[in-house]
Amino acid sequence: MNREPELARSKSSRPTMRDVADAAGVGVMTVSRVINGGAGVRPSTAERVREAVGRLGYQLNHAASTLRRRHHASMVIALLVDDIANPFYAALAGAVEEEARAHGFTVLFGSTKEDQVRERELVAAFTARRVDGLIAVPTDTEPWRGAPAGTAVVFVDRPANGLPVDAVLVDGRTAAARGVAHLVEHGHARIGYLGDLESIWTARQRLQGYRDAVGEAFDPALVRQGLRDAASAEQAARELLGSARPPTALFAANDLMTIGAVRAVAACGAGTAVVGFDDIVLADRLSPPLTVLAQDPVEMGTTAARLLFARIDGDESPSREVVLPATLVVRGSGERRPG
Amino acid sequence: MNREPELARSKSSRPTMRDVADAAGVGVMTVSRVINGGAGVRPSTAERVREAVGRLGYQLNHAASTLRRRHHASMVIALLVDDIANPFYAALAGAVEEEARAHGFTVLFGSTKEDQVRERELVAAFTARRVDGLIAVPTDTEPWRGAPAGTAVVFVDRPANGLPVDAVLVDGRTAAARGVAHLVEHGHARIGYLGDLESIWTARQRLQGYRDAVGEAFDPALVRQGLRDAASAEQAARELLGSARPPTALFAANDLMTIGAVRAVAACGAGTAVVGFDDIVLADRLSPPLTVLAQDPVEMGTTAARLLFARIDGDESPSREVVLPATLVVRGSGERRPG
DNA sequence: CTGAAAGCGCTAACAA
DNA sequence: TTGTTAGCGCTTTCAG
Repeated sequence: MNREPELARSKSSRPTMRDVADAAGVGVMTVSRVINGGAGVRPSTAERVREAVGRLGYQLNHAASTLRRRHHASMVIALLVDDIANPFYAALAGAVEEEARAHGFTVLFGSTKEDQVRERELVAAFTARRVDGLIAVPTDTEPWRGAPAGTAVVFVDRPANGLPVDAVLVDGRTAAARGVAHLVEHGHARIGYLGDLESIWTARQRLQGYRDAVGEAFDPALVRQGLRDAASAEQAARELLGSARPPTALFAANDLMTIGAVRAVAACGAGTAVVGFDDIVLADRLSPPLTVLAQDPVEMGTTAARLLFARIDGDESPSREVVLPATLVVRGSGERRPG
Repeated sequence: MNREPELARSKSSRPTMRDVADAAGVGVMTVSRVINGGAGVRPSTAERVREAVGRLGYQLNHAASTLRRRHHASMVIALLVDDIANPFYAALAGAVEEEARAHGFTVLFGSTKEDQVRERELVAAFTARRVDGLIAVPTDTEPWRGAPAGTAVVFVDRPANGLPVDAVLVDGRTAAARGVAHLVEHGHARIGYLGDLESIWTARQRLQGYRDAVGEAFDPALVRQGLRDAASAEQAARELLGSARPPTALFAANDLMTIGAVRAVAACGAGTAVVGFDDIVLADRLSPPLTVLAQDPVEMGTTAARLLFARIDGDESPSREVVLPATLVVRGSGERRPG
């Protein structure tokens, strides 16, 4: 009959500082000092502690450490995007991660899928975890009113709308107008529009830019909104191209719309011109090569992260808005002429 | 001279349960009960507490809560990939997030960039934060020996190599061999190979598959490895195509290599056949459409997450290895004949 | 240079 | 139904 001696604490829970202290024959404070840099500890003592740490496989409990600390910083930021699986947001996430890493921070992420309930849940989860900062592509400013008080927040891709929050934006209205004007200059009078949910600020901006550029020629029959993926965009484009008076050009307001437009044109709209917002890998190798208004997600992510860390580091200046450019990249699909 | 009364705690630190309890005229335990579902609290009392919570903007400190709980679960998992900005890993991340969300978990992420030091730092950071689980594309099994003891771990895309860890894999050797054989069947005898770092397991597997398929015809002069991005892959492909005895086909071992191959073929290798590993958006609209061996990153992510949550939920069965298929998608570029 | 005591914000186990 | 006491793992404070 084995009495299983001293199995009490070694059983399954991880070693604590107390365990390390006992193993090294010192007090917990000494262990704490060694773990946190070892200043003011005799080298030989520190060595004994480190040996015990290694032997027991001890790892600091960051939550406990944080709890007792002065201005308990969690050294975690969170990133909230529409959908992390979308390459545009993935590129932005990569840039944010790099910047966070440079500051010694870890990154949490979440995808809202443009669902406000989901966004609220995620913000609550992040806040409960006491993230030091939050970079978000907000579905709306509503879920943000007061909610994360005490947490630094920076918006990307969408404006703060009066909230005292920094924002990194692109002037999508001007950019879209430029892209559509480009089509007009190439002789197009009937230009179809494929856009995302009207609830999304960027979608509204881009549609506004489209209207600015087409002016009098605006025809609601050519506008399709509320498209959430490439398949529905393709379907909408096919309908447009198959109508009695089809457009001679298509303006696609984001990557997903562009993919749908390219597919529809290939299937049933030979010769239709296309200009897309954002950019796609190998867009220059399509036939014809794709003309786009390219935003720079890496620049957007880096800028947002820099603003956030400035706030975390104590910047208390009034909230700022940084506007980044979108570039018209002329490749071919937007220079096709009608007929 | 304002004496600034009772500014002590309201100054900047966030309200605690004590504050809420005082405001509602109850004990902290009652607040705790209400926050955690409110079972066993008189509705009228609960209502008063909720009112105070709303008024003070109280938010649970998850770290403190976790610290005191039974099997203190953090309800956080971490995802470690090569590079989150890579659409393949972004898609995988999206799938992992969905699964995590279904289980009420939040997700931390990090990119190793195939750097073992960085990987070790990230694993340490995640472990210190006491994540309940870790899904990783490991650069190597070495940083994982014993390190995250007590944390559930699942590998994706690369094997556990003897470590008692679940793994979700694709048989890249067989798949690559099938793709290269496809080229051989279409008359190619000289097939160039573009591959990533030899240190990466999948890269070695795919090269092995290439060797299996070319057999006697293997020529080291046609093999380029250690390529880390599309630009270097394009450069390598251009060199291959510009050599004295250029290959008539190119096998690209991942998306980045494929992009480089397509560019190089367009620039200086008209007619060269191409088969790529993984898949690219609009690959079917390139000229010629791209023939690929497609893996399913969403399926990989979902499977890995399911395995992880099974472990977190207490599954103690021996570690498993799940092998997912790669599909040959015939579109055109791989069916070009030499010459 | 080192350790003991107190307590961060919260919940488990009890008592009322 | 509610409150009290203890203590999670750690760092602060202060005494040796």
